[in-house]
Amino acid sequence: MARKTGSHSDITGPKVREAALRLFAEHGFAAVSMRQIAKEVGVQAGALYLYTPDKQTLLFDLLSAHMRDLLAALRAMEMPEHPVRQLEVFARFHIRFHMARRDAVFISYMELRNLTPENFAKLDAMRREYETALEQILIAGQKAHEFDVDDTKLTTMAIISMLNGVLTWYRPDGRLSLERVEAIYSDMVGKAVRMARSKRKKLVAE
Amino acid sequence: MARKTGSHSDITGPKVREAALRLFAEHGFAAVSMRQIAKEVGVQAGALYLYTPDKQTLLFDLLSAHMRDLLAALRAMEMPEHPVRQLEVFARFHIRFHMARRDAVFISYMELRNLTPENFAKLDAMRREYETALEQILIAGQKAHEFDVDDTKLTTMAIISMLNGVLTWYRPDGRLSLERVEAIYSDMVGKAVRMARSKRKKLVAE
DNA sequence: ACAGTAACTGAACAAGCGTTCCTTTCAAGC
DNA sequence: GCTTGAAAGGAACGCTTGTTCAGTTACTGT
Repeated sequence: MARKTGSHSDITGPKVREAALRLFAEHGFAAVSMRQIAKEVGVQAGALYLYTPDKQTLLFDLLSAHMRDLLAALRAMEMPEHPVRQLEVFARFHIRFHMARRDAVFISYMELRNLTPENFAKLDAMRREYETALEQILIAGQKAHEFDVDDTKLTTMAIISMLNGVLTWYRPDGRLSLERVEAIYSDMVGKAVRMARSKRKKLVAE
Repeated sequence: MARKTGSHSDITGPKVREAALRLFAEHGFAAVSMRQIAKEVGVQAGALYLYTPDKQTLLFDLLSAHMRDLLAALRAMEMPEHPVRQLEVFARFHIRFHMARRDAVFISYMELRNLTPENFAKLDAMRREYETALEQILIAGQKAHEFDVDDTKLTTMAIISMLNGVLTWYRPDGRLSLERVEAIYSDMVGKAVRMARSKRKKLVAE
């Protein structure tokens, strides 16, 4: 039997990507076989090759779609004027967006080594674009004497790793609401980079 | 030909673990075959089973040895009295220790899912012990009105993720020395948790 | 009603997997 | 110098892997 009623490319295609995303996140790219993905979709392994040229491209497509969405969401966000507020908005955005896509984020950090150099380079460029957006906030705050940061690049990385940490431990049914976690984190990030009030007064006086 | 001159269990054993550690970190546990490890060691695949009952146990042994070393080093470290200083010492220790063992750390965060539930539980207990050491510093600082932390558990996780971030981007031949990175990070961590001076004065006055 | 084609099956391919086992080699102890 | 046993070789085991492909089915447009 082939071609079940109501099954189309429009349906199976997304199902393949969803199944692959979930399985890759759960077991790792190398540990998941095409037959496992096919079983999850309800199809034979050979049929998957109607939707991807090979396993590695399937991984790349998942990751690049994720990064594309991330950058689009970032650009669509309206930013306040004040760097201090910008940083808070960014922190909250980062946590919220990534929490809703845990699987994709997980894979993004674990399976980059399974990509060809060219595919890796493409994703890496997108990642850097995202990080640069944060760094620009830090630079602006630095200029406005609001932030006191030793090294904007290093601080950018530090903030992102800290925010990403939420993904590894947060459980929706846990002790804290996501709203509260967002608040605590954006507060901590703010304190970590903000200039001491005494120092700012001194600078402004000059 | 078997048993080359000067090759013994004392030599091959460590070589197996070193090769496995490096390859697992580079390609992932599932993607590395016993034959690859054997080739790296300069031995046939079957010989590996003189040093490990199976592949999964090899992984667990690497990870538990790493955690054992980490906890031992933590206990051996002499801690200053003041929580603010303790936090700085901890941050610096964490960066330094983990930077020297990037491969093991990498695997520790990526390959836990490849362990049996029992083996996972053992490592998880050791990890929690390490995290608790940091949390105790935060609690002590909180009591002494030195720190102003919303939630010690959450903050513990946030600090550790932030520190771990160093491993993903730091390059020894890069722009910054490890000493300087340690300094900046421990400073940022301090600022993120320390109580504002004005607030502390108010509390002490009461 | 019929042709065309998109969607899928199911079998096959060579290659590689973890692991076992018997054999061979060599160093140390007597 | 001979025996013993540790250390390793090398072949073999049954299975799984990613991928291909000829054949089959069910839907669509006419």
